[in-house]
Amino acid sequence: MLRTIFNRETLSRADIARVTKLTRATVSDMVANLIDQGLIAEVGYGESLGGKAPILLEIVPDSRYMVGLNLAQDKFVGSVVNLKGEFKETIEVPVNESDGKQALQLVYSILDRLTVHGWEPIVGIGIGTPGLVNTRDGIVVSAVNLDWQDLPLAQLVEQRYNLPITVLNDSQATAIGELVYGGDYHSEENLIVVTVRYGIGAGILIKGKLFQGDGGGAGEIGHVVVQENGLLCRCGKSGCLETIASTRAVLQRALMLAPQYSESGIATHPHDLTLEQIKSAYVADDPLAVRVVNDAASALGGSIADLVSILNIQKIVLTGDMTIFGEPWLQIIRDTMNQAALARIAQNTQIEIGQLDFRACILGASAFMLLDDYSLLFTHRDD
Amino acid sequence: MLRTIFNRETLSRADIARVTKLTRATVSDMVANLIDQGLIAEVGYGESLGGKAPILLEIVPDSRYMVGLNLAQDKFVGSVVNLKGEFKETIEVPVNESDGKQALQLVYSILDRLTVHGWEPIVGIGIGTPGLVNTRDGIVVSAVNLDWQDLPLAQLVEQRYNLPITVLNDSQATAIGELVYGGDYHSEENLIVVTVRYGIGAGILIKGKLFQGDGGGAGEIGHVVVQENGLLCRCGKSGCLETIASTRAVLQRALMLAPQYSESGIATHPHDLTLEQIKSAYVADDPLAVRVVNDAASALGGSIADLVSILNIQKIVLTGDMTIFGEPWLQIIRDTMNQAALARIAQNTQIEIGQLDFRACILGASAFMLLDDYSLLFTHRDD
DNA sequence: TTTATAAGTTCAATAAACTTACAAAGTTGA
DNA sequence: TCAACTTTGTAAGTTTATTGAACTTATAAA
Repeated sequence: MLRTIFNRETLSRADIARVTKLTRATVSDMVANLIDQGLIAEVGYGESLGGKAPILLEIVPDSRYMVGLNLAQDKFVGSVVNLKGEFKETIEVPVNESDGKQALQLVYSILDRLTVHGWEPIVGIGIGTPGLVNTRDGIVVSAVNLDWQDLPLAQLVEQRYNLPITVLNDSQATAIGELVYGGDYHSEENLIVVTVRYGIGAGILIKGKLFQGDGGGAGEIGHVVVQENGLLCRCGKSGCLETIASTRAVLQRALMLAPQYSESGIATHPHDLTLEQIKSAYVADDPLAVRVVNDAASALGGSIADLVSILNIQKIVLTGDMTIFGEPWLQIIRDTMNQAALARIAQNTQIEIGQLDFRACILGASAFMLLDDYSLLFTHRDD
Repeated sequence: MLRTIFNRETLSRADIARVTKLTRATVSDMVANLIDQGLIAEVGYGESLGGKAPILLEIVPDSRYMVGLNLAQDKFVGSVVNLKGEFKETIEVPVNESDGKQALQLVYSILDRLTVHGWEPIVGIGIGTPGLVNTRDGIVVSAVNLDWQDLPLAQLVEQRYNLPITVLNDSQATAIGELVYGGDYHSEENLIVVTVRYGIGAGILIKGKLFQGDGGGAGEIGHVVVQENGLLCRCGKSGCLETIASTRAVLQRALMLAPQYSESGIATHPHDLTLEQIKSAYVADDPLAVRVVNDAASALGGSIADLVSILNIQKIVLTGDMTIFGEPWLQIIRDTMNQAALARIAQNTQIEIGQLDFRACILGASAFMLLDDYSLLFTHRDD
């Protein structure tokens, strides 16, 4: 019900009744309630269709706030967002090598600053972290980069801020962000969002809800083996998708292969190579850059073919650093996918690049709790 | 609610209340209703736990019947089954090459005979067929073997028998059968059932329900490419899982490779080679048989690793002809899966062989409609 | 104007759950 | 052996969300 209003910007009571298949009477009742709660408001009249003009309703964006955190490889970003996904305040902190305790302190310091500026009411805090997460119990089972093992993150943060806490894998959070605030994906659909950054992960959304599998690890496609005798991966195996298609892999392989391509402009400054440099070289048709990036794309395309074959989900969204390679990269992914998957299934599958960038993770982490439990918007916790 | 009773053989009203978290009063009410309908019955007393002895309840197996059909490669099998999945009558018809019309006639002839013997009331007919199926509309989109294209099977059969009809992909039906009538899988769990016969397919069950994807083709893992430059598959691509791991592939490869293994006993009768012969040779450590079967197992293990990585579902059940290779075959699948998937995910994953054999498909096809719509058991259609 | 119709409200009726209360049947321990 | 307590199951009344039908209000088009 609330979801219907979330998805379509403005609409009337009668519209809601049609969409939800409740009666207009029921809808009137519920809307009255939501207006009482300040969550939605009447914002004028729509055009008549041969009868009384409908009263348009809209979410009141700033009636509630949420806090979202993205614990990325190189920096932690935290934001206060409103119900429309607008960023009200953002704090970004660079992360150097640090142990688990320092990382936790950093999280606290960001949250301390975000909760102090009077954004009220805050309905919850959502945290998107790399690694394997047990969302039900709010435990980070294993996040190598952050040096966290079986950390009861939700419990710790809850004690400190006395707010409902959600902990999510970052790729899964990103997927939710794209679903709820991203393109024009109806929220009732199935959707896969593949995030290609330092690592690679997918978020699988089934009937508008995140599917996490039995252990919370659904979508961990970064370590699917795609190459026999491939490069050694940080997970201990060889030839994982991440060793070819991730941001890190592209940088690494560019450096490794550089001697073979002495004419390549990008090979001259090997030690602080950035993705932007490779992008420039790629656009300039530099053979090394073309090879590395295209290899990345076709490996990813193959893995997406697996996803599509297994799940037959027809909408795939790509996000993360690697999307800066844009249309040519995307086209290779599409082509590879089409070759590798059954024609009858591939032909109905669309792959596109997401709009939200790094914001998707923050938005998704903060919005997740609402997908399961809109009641958080109602029961005000008195402090 | 009814599901609770289905899953645990016998239990009391109070048990149901505990499991479903409804009050005992509500349960009493509902149970009275179900007894009225003849669906369940009181069958004696249980042991007291310090109070009044509970009255045990049980499903009345023969209070309803369902018809299930399995349109396999070489034969069509149809059965009348009761609510406990007991087979009351079975008709099996061999299938030689035939066109689509003949295949349909065969389906009718089986159903004619099954509906005539007074199993009453029959609540519906479920059909499991190879190929891509649109279950919602009951249309067989494409079944190459049967020469069916966009056939509105449900509609045709419904007109003839005036009963609710379900059409399902055979692997998906098999999965449901294993979930509902197979091992001790709780019905609320996630489960993947991989069927390895003439073709290979998987049924994905999420929260006790079949997941079909946007196009009904979820679980079509037979045509995931697992080998570069592999054998040509019937789907037009090369190196599909089916070209190595299916029953057909094993037979085909045994014949192909036979010249290399002149000492192999199984190479002497190439043209009517059966799977049983290969099984005997395999057990006798014949090198050709060992190679072909082990190749099949490790290819399948790799694909299962993909499934597990993507979905993180911890219970995998294998069914189909190929399971006759038993424990050694299974062990290779397990080993390959463990090598290819992330340790942290693989270590909690169990792979086992199903118990129901060909019956799973029939049971699943007939039970599917109940998973979505128990109401079929109530509203008696008057004819 | 008149007619038709869409939007939204009011109100009694209903279904599905819950709460409360209690009887029946059993166990346990002084 | 009997009182005290548990557990099971039923009965009666209450709560809650939703429905259906009738009604008000507002607008377009003829």
